[in-house]
Amino acid sequence: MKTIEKYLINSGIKPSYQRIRILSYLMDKKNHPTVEMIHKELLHDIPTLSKTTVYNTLKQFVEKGITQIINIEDHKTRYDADISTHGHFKCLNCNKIYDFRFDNKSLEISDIEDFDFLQTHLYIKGICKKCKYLLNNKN
Amino acid sequence: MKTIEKYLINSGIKPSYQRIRILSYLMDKKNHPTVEMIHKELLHDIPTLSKTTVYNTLKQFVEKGITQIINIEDHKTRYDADISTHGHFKCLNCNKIYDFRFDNKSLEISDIEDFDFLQTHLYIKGICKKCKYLLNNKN
DNA sequence: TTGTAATTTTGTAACGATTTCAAAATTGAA
DNA sequence: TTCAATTTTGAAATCGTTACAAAATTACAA
Repeated sequence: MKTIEKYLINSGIKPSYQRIRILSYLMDKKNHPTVEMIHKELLHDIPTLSKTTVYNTLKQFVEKGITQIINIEDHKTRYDADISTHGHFKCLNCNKIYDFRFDNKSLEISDIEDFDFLQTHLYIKGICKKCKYLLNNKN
Repeated sequence: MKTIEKYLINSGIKPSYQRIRILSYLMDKKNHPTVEMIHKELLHDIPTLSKTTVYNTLKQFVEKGITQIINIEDHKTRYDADISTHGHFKCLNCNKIYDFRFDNKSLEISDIEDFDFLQTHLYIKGICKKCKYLLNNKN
């Protein structure tokens, strides 16, 4: 049995063909896709794949804790199978989303000392290195 | 002329009645409202107020940099007239959104060293102090 | 292997937040 | 006061997402 099937079973999810393919897509591409992107891409291989299945599957992945939601865009949800604590940078020029690491421990927070933290989401927007270079040299 | 009118003019926005009222609402309540909340509330005083006006106005406020978008919810946009760098905590029990301060300087970030940072959004989700207390004592 | 129940997938319709757009109302300058 | 420019309004359209019931698939007992 493939690793990914074991991973699904260990997470309490029956490894149906669609679920395996959707999780594989997330893990291989690491591109923080929208539902639209996943559906469009997998439709090439699974012509009957319904968008509802993609929604249901991702919802289940999030509930079981093997996928996290990224709300860096204004109106559409993106998904990430990397559930480790890390940040997301969105380039406002090329719209690419980059992963980055940050030290959660060093984060100095005031005002909410006695609160229980369950999830930390850090989103930074700006201009990525590539675009910075391109923009500087296009005169 | 009122301070808020001056503030709008200085930001390049003509201080119409609706704009003044919407900005006042944001500044007075500090409650990170949705469009729905602003519209519903102001409708008491301005019965003709259209939801489109609220949308248009907030879009303009964001473009002119006097309001920031908060994407801590999955599907609806919240707005904040406090444009200083600060974080938002959402209690998963009572759904209240709290402001908190954090030290941007102390944040240790890797992998995106040469990127230009324009906006930093820090969202933490968990259980607030009040709910923690209530949940612990309800047996 | 067959029959049946449970689960999963599918497609359509509905929903809610947001945007588009043109008409109506208001404002500002001549 | 007049006319053009700006702002507001409300209806329709759009887009992402959810609800739901039927169809397909899977699991399992007989």
